[in-house]
Amino acid sequence: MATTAPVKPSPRTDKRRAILDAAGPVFGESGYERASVDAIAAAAGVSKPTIYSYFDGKEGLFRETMADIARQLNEASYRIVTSLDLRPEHWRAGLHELAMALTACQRQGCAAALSRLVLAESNRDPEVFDEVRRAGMEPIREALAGRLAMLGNAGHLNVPDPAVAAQHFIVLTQAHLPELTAGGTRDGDPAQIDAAVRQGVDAFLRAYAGPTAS
Amino acid sequence: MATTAPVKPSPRTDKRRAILDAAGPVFGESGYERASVDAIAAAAGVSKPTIYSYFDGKEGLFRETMADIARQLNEASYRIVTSLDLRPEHWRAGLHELAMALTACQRQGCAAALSRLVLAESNRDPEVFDEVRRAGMEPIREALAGRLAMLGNAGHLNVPDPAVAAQHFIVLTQAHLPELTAGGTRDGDPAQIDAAVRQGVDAFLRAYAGPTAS
Amino acid sequence: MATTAPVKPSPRTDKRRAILDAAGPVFGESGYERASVDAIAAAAGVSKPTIYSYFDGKEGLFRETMADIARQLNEASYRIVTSLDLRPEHWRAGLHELAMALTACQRQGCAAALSRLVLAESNRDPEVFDEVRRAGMEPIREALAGRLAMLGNAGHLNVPDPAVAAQHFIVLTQAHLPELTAGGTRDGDPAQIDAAVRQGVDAFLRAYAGPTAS
Amino acid sequence: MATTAPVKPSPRTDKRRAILDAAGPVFGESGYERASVDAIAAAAGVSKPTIYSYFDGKEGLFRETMADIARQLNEASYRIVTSLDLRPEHWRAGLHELAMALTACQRQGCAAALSRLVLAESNRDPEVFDEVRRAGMEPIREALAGRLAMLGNAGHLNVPDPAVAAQHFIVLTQAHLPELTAGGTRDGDPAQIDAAVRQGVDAFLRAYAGPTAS
DNA sequence: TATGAATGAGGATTCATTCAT
DNA sequence: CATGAATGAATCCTCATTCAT
Repeated sequence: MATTAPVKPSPRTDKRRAILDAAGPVFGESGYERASVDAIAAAAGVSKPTIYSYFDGKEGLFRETMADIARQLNEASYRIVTSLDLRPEHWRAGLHELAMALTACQRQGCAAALSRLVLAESNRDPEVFDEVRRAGMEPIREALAGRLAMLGNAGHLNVPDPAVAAQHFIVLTQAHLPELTAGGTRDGDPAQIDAAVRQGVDAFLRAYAGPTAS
Repeated sequence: MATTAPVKPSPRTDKRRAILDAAGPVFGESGYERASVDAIAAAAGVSKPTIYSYFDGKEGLFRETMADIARQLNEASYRIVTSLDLRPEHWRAGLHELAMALTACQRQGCAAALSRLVLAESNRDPEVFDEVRRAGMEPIREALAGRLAMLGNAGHLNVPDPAVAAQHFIVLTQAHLPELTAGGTRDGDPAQIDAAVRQGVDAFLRAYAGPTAS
Repeated sequence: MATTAPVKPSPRTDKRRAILDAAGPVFGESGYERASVDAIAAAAGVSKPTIYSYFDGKEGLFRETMADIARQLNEASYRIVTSLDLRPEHWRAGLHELAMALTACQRQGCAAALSRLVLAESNRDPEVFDEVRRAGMEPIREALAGRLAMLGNAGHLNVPDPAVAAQHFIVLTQAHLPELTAGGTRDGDPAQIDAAVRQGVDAFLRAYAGPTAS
Repeated sequence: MATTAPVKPSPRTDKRRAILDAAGPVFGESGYERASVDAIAAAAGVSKPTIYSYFDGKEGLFRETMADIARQLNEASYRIVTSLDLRPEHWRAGLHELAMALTACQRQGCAAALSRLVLAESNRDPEVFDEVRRAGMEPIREALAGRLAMLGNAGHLNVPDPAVAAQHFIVLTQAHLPELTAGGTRDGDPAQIDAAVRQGVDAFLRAYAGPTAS
């Protein structure tokens, strides 16, 4: 557990980061096929062969770019989920805040385009779909499931299957997101999004905070 | 002289249908960019210029193909929703059946690829996204909202906002669908899907069949 | 020599005329290659195969269209040249009028585009170039040469070679035409054109009305 | 280290020259529309994308090719005009030589096709017409006008408007050129061309070497 | 190592031309 | 006879990818 984390920035790492940071928006704007390696190279301020020396072709660049965005999204989401306030008087408000924060997290930066891009290429390249799901989505759901289980153990919620409950929480709180943001293409009205998220949390609470729960 | 077809099949209509029927799977398999007009022409058994005489370029063909699939999906789904059995002893089982049928409907033919394709191109061509949503998704949700409202009026459900309830029903029953079908690219295990749908309906009922509901 | 001339308009002749009248402007606007048979058919109000039944492909249509325009231009020009007033007190003014009229004639209708089109295709299809020159340009020059010879016989001009003199008259009076009309593409300023024509006639008179001429 | 080339030949400049040199004949032979970029690439010994990297599409290649030919024609013509011998005993013969040389210049290489090509595309692309005229034709006429004015100042010619006289000189000496060379498509009989040029100069001299001129 | 230069492959689109009605 | 429908061929252009510097 020594040097896995923040390696000191070598020039090699810097260029790699610059390319990844440039590729995200370009892929997000144009999609995989329409995004040209030229455009990404120009946006990153490097030349095309440099990209080929860092990544395994366009496909490899795409996969690593998506994985990178997923990882960032995952980190942010993870912090949100694990900081849920479990105390009796706070967990309800905490769930609302969690839902709001998760939604905001999904909508910022290239994260909004992530699912769109990955889904679009899921047929041609199922691996990237699985990997993003495995590295980006499932850990969050697992963490959320754990927190919901804690709320169940505390008698606040009735969660026979925490994984299912977590998924239900996510889809309910994001039920109207595609519609309100045009599939992640536009920003959408914050007020409407807030309201929709709140309705989702309410529905979740009605479904999972049984009459015996406090 | 029978009345099988509401419109008399002209050769013009036939070719058009053949092209649309061929374009759906090709687009679904390859996506918009990778799908070549050549491949669609070959699959339809016509020549490339014929396609250009029937449709307004590749983009026009894509839009009309998506709209066509959405229309078919809409019709089938509409029949399912409107045939919900509202009688006191049947409506619970009816909702389960409805969810199952809707899910099956979403997964058959090119419908599975519809949302993936439309979402993938939503940034480049927002119109197709809106049109498919307007013509294919919203009517179903409206119809479902109407049915849920009837169940509310009958005292079975507690639905202050039927449109929201309908959306919640849909996302809950399809919460695990992307995961189980790899984003619509694979068929998925029917048993797992059935179970997931059932869990979704159960959660919906817990959320919307209040204690006062019978 | 009975029925060579204006045949009574049969429907066949009418359609032929309609096609020729439609083809002229389309060719003139787009050039031979860019002009599509579709556009000509649409402008003529007939269908494409009809054109192929009246003419020998696009090439044949082009040749006959050019020949037709040349014939019209020739007729009008011929009338102008042969109506030159040869009387002692009038011939100088007559030459000016002739030059003006010829220039106006070259600039009206599709005639302005004729030489441009024919010259453009002269390499690919030398026949059309020769034919237009033979049927449209040479007769006029011959007629003009004849008139100049008459003026020579009358002692007004000094024309050892009337054919050369006629050509010199033409090029002098039209010396600035391509420049002023952007190669026949635009109309040009009438005042400038008039002045240029007058300067050309004056130069011609200085060159061919020797000191012995009256 | 010799000074053969004013600019040091970089590989970039070489390829550019090769493409321009190849494009001239191909455009001249086939015209703008029929000339395929493939053919030009093959003639230049480069691949198609290379052309697109050096020029802005087919249109850009055409414009630059025409401008290049015009520049070459202009340079050669300019040298001819400025080397006119103005001495009293030589200027008449000098004008004949100048006319001969200018005519020869117009007929060699791709210059013969230049006006035909540019005129053919003048309607679709007026800019190329104007540019060639501005960069290729007008400077020559201006230089010639200057020389004629000098002859006027020396009392040899009577040139109230040198620009007009220059244009008259050009059109008179080239009056029969289109006819004799089939619009620049064929070489034509040198003897006939010589005779026609001489007749043109003679006519010019009659028109502009007034009785007072020596 | 990083890059400017070059290419082979492939795609959308248009058009002149010909059948079946 | 005139037409709607269909097609084979050919064109422009773009892109991912690889060398020579």
